[in-house]
Amino acid sequence: MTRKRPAGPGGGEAPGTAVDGPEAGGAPVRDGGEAAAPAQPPCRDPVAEVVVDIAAQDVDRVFHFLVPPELAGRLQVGHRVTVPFGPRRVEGTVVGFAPVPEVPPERLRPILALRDPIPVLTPALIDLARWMEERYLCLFVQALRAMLPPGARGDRVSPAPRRWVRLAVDPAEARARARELAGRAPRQAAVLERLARSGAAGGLPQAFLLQQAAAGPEVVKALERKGWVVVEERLPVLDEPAAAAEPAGPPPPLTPEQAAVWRKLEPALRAAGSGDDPGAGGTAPGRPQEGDQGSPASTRAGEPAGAPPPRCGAGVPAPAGGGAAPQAFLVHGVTGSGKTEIYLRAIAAVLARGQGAICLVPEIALTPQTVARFRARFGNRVAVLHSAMTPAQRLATWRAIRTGTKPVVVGARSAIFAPVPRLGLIVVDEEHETSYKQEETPRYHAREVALARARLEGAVVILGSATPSVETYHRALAGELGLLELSRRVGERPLPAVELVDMREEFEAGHRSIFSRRLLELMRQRLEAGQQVLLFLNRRGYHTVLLCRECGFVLRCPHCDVSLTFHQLASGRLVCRCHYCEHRQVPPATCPRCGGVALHPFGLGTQKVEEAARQLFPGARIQRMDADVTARRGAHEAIYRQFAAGRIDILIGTQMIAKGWDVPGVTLVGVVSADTALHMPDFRRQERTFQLLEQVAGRAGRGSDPGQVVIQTYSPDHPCLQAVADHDYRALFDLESAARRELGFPPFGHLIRAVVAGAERPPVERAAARLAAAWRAALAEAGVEGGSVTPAAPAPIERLRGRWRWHVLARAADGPALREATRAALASLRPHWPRDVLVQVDVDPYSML
DNA sequence: AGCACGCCGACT
DNA sequence: GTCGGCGTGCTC
Ligand SMILES: [Zn+2]
Ligand SMILES: [Zn+2]
Repeated sequence: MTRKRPAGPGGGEAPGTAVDGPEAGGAPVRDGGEAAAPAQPPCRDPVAEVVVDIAAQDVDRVFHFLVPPELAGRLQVGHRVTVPFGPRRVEGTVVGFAPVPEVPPERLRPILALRDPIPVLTPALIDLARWMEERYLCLFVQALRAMLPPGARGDRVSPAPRRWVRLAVDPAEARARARELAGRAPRQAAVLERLARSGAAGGLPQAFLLQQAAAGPEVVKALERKGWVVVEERLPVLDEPAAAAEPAGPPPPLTPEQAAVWRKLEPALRAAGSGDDPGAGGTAPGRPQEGDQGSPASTRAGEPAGAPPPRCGAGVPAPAGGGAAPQAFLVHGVTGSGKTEIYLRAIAAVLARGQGAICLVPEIALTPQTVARFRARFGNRVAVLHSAMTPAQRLATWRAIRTGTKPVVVGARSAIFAPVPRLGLIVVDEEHETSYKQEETPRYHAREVALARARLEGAVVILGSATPSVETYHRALAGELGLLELSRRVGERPLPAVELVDMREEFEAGHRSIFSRRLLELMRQRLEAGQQVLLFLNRRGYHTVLLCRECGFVLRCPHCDVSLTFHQLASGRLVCRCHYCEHRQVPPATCPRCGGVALHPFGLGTQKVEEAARQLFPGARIQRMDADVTARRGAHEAIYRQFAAGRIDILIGTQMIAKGWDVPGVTLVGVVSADTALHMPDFRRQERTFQLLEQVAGRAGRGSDPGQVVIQTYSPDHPCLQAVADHDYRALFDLESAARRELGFPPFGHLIRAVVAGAERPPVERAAARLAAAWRAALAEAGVEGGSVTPAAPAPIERLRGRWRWHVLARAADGPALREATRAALASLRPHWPRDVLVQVDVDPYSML
C-alpha cells in the first residue's frame, strides 16, 4: 500500500539542477533580515505548513512538509521554499508550523531548499492573503502571488521553465530516427525534428517543445526511454539586496483648516500599531476563515488572539491594537486645499515612531513631480514602486523595503502589498480612482485591501479625495471612517465658473458643428487675448449609445437602469443590448420621450475634434493628446513642456489631461461633450462623470483669473451636471446614493460577476446557464435577502483572446452571504464541470466588459 | 503490439 | 498545474 518513491533512479537529477541551498546568500542579508522581521522567533516545530505555487482548486490548501535539519530553527513564516510534490518539485510559501503532521509520518517529505534567505512575505501579509481569499473568492495562492516581488515567482514568470529536453544523440542521427518514426510515431518524430532544428545544445524548454510539436508529455517520456533525449530541470536564481539611508527636509506651516484636521489625525497616529488603543477589545484579528482546516494545534500566521500560548513562527505580534476599531479617515478636500501636506505630516509622524508608511497614488499620478515631493521631505528613505521599472530594479527596491531600509513606499495599486516591516500608516490618495481596482485575478480593490491590511496590522488609513467614491463617503457618514473636511483652497482661490451649453438648441438652430456657438465665441476671445484653451473629451466608450438630438434621451435597460449600447449585427440587423443582463431590443424608430426622429448613435473621437478645430482656427497651434499620441515614450512630457512654454494654443485631450498633477492652468476649459460620460453603461456613471468633470474643471484658473469652464451636453438639466456647475459634491452624493439604493447597487447592495470562458461557444453557453441556475438555487437555499441572479448572457466583449465569453451577475443586500452562496454554487458545480471551461469571479466588479 | 488521446485523481 | 494511470480506438 505504500507507494514510496526513492528519489533517485530514472528521475534524472541533472547536475545543473541544484537550487539555492540553505547556505545561499548568507551573511549580508541576515542582518537586514533580522531587523526586518523583528517578531519572529526561531522555530523548532518539526513540520512546516506550505502552500504550493500551483493555481488549482484542489491543491489550494496547506500541505505539511518536514523541516530538514539544516533549516531547523532558521525557517520562518513567509519563507519561499522548494518542495517535492508528486513526481516533481514546486515552489511554495511557508505559512505556518505544526508540532505534529496531519498525515502519517511516512508520507511526510522534507523541504528541499530555501529559495531566498529572507522570508519574502511578512506574517501579516499572509493573513492578508487569507482575507483576500474570503473577500474576493480567489485562491489563497493567487492572493499570495499578487504579493510576491517579480522574479521570486515561480512558474511562468520566472526566467526559465523548469523542465528542459535536449538530444542525447547528434542532430543528424536524430533526423534519421525521426524519418524512421514518421509512420507509426509521428509525434515523437516531430519532437526529434524540432530539437534537431533548434540546434541549441542545451535543448528546449519542455512546455515550449511540446507546444511546438503539438505533442503531450508521454511523447517525451517515450523518447527518453529510448535514450534519444535527456530531460533535466533548471531553476532560476534570485539576486542580492541594497544599501542604507539618511533623512532630509523641513515642513511648511499649516493653514487653520489643515491644523484642525491634523489635530484629529494626530492622536490616532500616535496610537498606531501600539495596541494601546482605548477601544481595544476581544475581536480576533483576521475574520476566521470558514472551512479553515488543519490541525487545531497548528500555528499559522494570524492565529486568533486567545489561542493557546503562542507557538514559534506565529503571526503578527499580537496583531496590533488587539483588534481595535479601525483607525481610518477620509480627508475630503477640494482641489488645492493641501491634502498632500497632511499626508506628508502623517508619514513623518509614524516615521518618528519607528514605523513605516505606504502611500498609494493612481498610476497616472506617479510622475517624477510626485516622487520629488516625497523625496524632498524624506530623502532616500523613500522607495518608489513603478510599473516601468525593470524586474531587477523592482526586486532591489523590494528588498530595501523588506529589510526596513526604506520605510516610506510610494506606488500605484500593487504597492499596497509592499512588505513594510512595522506598518503604521497607509495613505490612499485619490481613493475614488478606478485604477485601484485590479482587472485580473485576484480582482482586488487596493482601497479595500488597504483598510483590511491596516486592521490586521493596527495601522492608520487615510483616504483622500476631492470627489470621494459614493462607497467611501457613505462609510464616512455611517461613522466607519472619520470624516475630515478641507473645504478651502490654499490662498482662497475661487473655483472656476461652470457654464452648461444646451446642444439641443444648437441642433434645433441647425448648427451641426462639434462646437456650440457659445464655446466658439469664448475660444475666439481667449485665443485673441493670447491665452490657451484646453478641450476635453471623454475617452470613447467601448460601444456607442443611441442619443436623441432633440431631447437628449438615451435608452436604458428596464432591469438594470444602465444605458443600452447600440450594435449592428453581421446580418445587418440593429440591436440595443444591456451590458449587465440578457436584455436586448430593437432600436425604436422614433424617440420614446419626444417622438422625434433624431435618435442616432453618439460618439466622438479626438481626431474629429482636432479636424474641426483646425478648420475653425486655421492660425492656431493645435495639439492632440490621447493614448495614440502618448504611446511614444516621452511624448507626454514633451507636450506638457510645449504647453507650459506657450507653444500650443489649443490642447485637445482625454482623461490624461485631466489627471496629471502638473499641467499648468488655463483660462478656458471646454468639455466637448459630457454625454459620453453621462451615458456610460455603468451604475457608477454619475459619480464618474462628476469626478471627471470636477477634475477637468480643476485645470481652469491661472494667476488671478479663476478661469472658465464650458460643458456641452444634450442633457443640461441633468442633476449630475447641475452638481458639477455648483461644485456641489454633496448634491452628487445624494443623487447617486438615491439611485443606487433604489436598485440595490453598492454601497446598498453587493454585486458579483462571473465570466464563463472557453474555446468553443456551445459548452460555454451551456456552462453559463448551469452556473446561473446553480447560483440562483444557492441564493434561494440560503435565503439571502434581496438575492437575484441574471440569466446567462453573452458578455459585452463576447470574444476575447480566442475565447467565447458569457457572463452572469448576482446581486444581494448582504455581501458575506452573497459570497458564501457563490462559494456554495461553485462547489456544487465542480463535479461535472468541463475542464476547458473556466469561471472568472469578480467581486465588486467595476468593468463589465 | 505499439501508439495517441481523452478523462480522472493525486499531490504532504 | 502537471503528471501518471487507465480505457479506447487506431495503424502497421
Ligand atoms: Zn439589464
Ligand atoms: Zn427625444
